[in-house]
Amino acid sequence: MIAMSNLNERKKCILRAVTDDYIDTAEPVGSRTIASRYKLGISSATIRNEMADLEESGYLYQPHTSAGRIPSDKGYRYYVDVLLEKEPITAQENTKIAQLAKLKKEAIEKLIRRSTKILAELTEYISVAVIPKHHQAVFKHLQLVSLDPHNILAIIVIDPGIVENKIIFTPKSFSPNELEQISSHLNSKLRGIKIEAIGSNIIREIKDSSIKAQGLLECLLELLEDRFKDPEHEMLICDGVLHLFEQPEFQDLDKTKLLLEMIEQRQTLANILSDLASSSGVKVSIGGENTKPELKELSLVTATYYLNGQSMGTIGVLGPTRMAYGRAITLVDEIAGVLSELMDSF
Amino acid sequence: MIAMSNLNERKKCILRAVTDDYIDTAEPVGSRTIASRYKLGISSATIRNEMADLEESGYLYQPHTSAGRIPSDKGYRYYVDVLLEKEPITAQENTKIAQLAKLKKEAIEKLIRRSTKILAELTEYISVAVIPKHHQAVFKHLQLVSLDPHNILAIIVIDPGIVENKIIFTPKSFSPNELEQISSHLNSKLRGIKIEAIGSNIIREIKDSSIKAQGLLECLLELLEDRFKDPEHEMLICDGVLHLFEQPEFQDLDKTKLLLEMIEQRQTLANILSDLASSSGVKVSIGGENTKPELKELSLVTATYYLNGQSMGTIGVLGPTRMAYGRAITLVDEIAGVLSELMDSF
DNA sequence: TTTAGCACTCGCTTATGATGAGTGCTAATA
DNA sequence: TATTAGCACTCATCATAAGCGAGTGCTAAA
Repeated sequence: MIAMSNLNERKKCILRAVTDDYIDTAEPVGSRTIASRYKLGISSATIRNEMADLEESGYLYQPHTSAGRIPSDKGYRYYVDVLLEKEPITAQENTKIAQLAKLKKEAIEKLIRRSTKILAELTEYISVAVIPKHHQAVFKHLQLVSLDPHNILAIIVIDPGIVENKIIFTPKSFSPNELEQISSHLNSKLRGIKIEAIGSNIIREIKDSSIKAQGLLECLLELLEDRFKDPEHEMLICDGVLHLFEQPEFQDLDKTKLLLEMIEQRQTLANILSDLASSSGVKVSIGGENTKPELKELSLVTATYYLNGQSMGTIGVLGPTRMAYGRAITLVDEIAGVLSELMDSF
Repeated sequence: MIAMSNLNERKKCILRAVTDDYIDTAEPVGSRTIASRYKLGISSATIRNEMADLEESGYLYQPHTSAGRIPSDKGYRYYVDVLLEKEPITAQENTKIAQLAKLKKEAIEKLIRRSTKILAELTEYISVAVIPKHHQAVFKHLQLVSLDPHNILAIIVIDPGIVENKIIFTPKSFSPNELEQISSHLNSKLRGIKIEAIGSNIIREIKDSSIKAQGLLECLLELLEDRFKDPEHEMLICDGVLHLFEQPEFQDLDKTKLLLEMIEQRQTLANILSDLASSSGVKVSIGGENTKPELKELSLVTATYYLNGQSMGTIGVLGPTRMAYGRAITLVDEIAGVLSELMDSF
């Protein structure tokens, strides 16, 4: 996976120039443009020759004869691995990110939502994040609140700041006192137990106890299962989809529709991001490097965020392969870092 | 506002035929098409004459000479008010709606989300709903859960099934017992009080009491205010935005982008829907009848849903003026009804 | 090894003409 | 008098063709 630096210095400069320019303009880049816009001290003819070489070795390609060059996936890869210099975060960006840090603590989900939103605003790409069902989720607290004689509101708190609630209908009515009893009983039985481990044995044990909570128990378990055992239920958060339409590569509605469908459908992206949650640092997948065909013309820049040192999920941006990788990488990295810090204090 | 039935029977038939056909095909409708596709027993020439009359009186227009006719807003209005016959709900639609009714009770917000989703699926238009800040919201229950020594999870239950939660950081740590005391004290003070009415006098009263809860109180009030006093915070729910792209009128990206921005921005739509919450029955706003310029080329079909007989919010669909009004009206009406029923049992 | 010069390629834009769906008007018809 | 057949006319749409220009590859000179 180590990128070979088998390009001489001049070729590197040209590849960088072509890529920078193409990222900027979205137009195929010609030799004259390079010669005039970037002061490389060589003529367009020389650049032409070098570009022909770069095309031969697969870093560039022409959309058609007599057009300028465009970086290939391989070209972008080289650009990202070898040519890219770190872009510092601007003051403006920092203020925006500081908004995130300044926020009063929220439940984790909201925190991630905000991060995703800010990331989308800063990069102007689609920003995505996933909160994986994490196997170390631990039951923390159950609260039953009587809404009226036949409806009970159940609130379940899972260890790292996740709250779920559901209204449960019961034919039999429970007094506040009974509810108190039931919930404190369940709390004592379940507190600290991993959600995954809440199985039939514990349930039976609870059922066998003196507490009469017909129906209630089943509903509560259903709630837990819905949220935590169903592998489908990885939560994908997504923001800035509209930015798509600002990119010239998505003017073609028919292709874009497929992409939008994938986003709306959520599952595909959720899986991809979850798979990335184990790796560390910023990861960049460029175009065809993605295995999913829907992403063959897109790039994904992601980073993992952590809770108390444990990998918790993935956050990143999704954009055209012609992506401002420098900015994207810097910002994704930064946001993931800030997010991790914020969550560490839970 | 009573539509004048000042059209003879034949003109009505033709207007209906043109409208039906245009809704179906999205193509301007010519006299020959009407003559052959709808058995009206008159020749295309006669239809041509009648259509010229209908154009003169503003029910139809031609996008350009030598094109077929398209219903104007006035034409659609007449169609909806006079010509439209009720469309029954199909068995298939009923099954889908039944899914909604069959669902285990959820907190109100989720219930509305699901309704919106189903409405979007059935109509294939954008479906929107609003949960207005309702002034009769009543404080029901507060629960404080200690997450760790310095973080407390506050859960606030508002009367009709709304749950809010927030994590509060406290420099001082509270024991579970203290939390229990604080929350039961607050509960006894606040239960049954309208959120609106929770003002400085009650706060002072609580503060003066023996309970030491520095910082906590302020955070809790902030939470309440965020959600219920801020007029900006009407919640707009939206589904099926992708259906937009299936309609030929939204192939033009530049125009559509404006619409998408309005939807993403939420506020405009939320206001419009809130304003509609007071009226009863199904309401149809066609194209230029909408005051907001963003909606001049769209139609909105809405109905109010109720909680215990009290108007609670608005749900409806947003689509091109060339909308299948019959289906849309029937479905919006039905969904709003089912939703109201489901909430009545809270 | 670099570069100036030049013929060549090919996508993009604009102009032109053919096509056909649909109209309005007129005159014949029931 | 109301309807309809017939016909000239309009105009968006589509395909074809011409011209433009950005950009190339190759050759020969520096």
